[in-house]
Amino acid sequence: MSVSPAALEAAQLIDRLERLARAGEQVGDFNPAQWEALRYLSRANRFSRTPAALADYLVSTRGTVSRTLASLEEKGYVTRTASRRDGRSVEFTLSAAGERAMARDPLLALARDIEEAAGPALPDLLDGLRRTLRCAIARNRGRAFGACYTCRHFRAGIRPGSRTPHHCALLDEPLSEADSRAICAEQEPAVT
Amino acid sequence: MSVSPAALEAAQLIDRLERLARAGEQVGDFNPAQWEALRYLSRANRFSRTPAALADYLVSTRGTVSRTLASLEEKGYVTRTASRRDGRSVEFTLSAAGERAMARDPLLALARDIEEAAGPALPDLLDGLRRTLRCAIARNRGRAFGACYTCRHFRAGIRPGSRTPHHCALLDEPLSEADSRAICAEQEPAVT
DNA sequence: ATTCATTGATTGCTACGGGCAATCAAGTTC
DNA sequence: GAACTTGATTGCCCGTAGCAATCAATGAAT
Repeated sequence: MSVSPAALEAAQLIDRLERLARAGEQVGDFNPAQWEALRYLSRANRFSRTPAALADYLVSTRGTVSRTLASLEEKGYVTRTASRRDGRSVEFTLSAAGERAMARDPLLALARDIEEAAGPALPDLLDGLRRTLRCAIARNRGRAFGACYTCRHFRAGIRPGSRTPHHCALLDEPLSEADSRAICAEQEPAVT
Repeated sequence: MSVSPAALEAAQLIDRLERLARAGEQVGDFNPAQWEALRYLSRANRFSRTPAALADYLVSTRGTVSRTLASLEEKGYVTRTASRRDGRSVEFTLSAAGERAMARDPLLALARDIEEAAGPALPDLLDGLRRTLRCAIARNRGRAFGACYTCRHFRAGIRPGSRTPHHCALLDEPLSEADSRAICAEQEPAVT
């Protein structure tokens, strides 16, 4: 059960970096949970912008997420539409104000720090973090929320020349280039 | 103001890793803030275990931290002693129960994931994170809370053979080996 | 087709944590 | 000694999170 001092220090550093980033988040109209929701909505594909998916992503509860989204809606940063494929479900999208808010995301400050600090080692750092997240998700039995194109249900280039050249074999839906790079609640990593 | 996609992804990964770690923290007697406090107290040297220092470390307020520590004291995980060097100040220490609780720290799960995922690349990953934290602290104008022996006030091996071979030139206090590796609220990185 | 279980979403309730400001005590400066 | 700073605590208020109950829609089973 023991762990090396180096790994423990790395975990502490991640914890601390996140806290510093979070300290900047109180500014403006948003609290940390609301920033997380905005970030998620800005990256999730159209099948994944529901309260349930967001709750899974945040490892939170639907009730809590429902209130977070209601608050954002009231302030005009997201818009709500009923789902066409499931009468129970609703979908949220960033409004223009929401898109604008993303440019002020406090996480950008952390990203700048990473860029400055890592320099040419950035790809290696990124790789280490990616692998770690994969482990953490596997341990938690959580959904991966990876990019669409890395999914086992992704079929590339089924309709060459079309605006939606790719396809999702799970949902049987056409996918654009942008879709394929968005994160998806249904994503299951392709076996490598 | 713009930032590379790779750096942004790295920031998002850090954010997400921290959230997954935090999701495990609700278990047991502690909430996230209380875990942070316990971690800090387990690592801070004897000059730094005060509410004010902890508030700085957490980028929080003294009022909030005061309540967090009061709660931990009530539950018996920390003990309070009046400071001898400053009549206004109080010092907190982990109780035996607090020490035991650290063995259940949910951050250990993240550390294990890092160890498993990074493997031989761990030193590089650690280095990247360390450098990033340095940048983030510089940007925030926060205190560094680095290890004592990395401080410009640290004087190594002043008393060879003694149990407190080192010395702090700022506080004029003798330091043991263990002291020198603890984090300190007064730490200022030595110029490199 | 009817029933049963599951899933999606919301809301009342309660508790707790966080920030702010005021207060008190103890150092520090001049 | 007066004025200022620093350390800590507490009252107040708000927002958020969790829990559980509720309602609606879907899917599965017989």
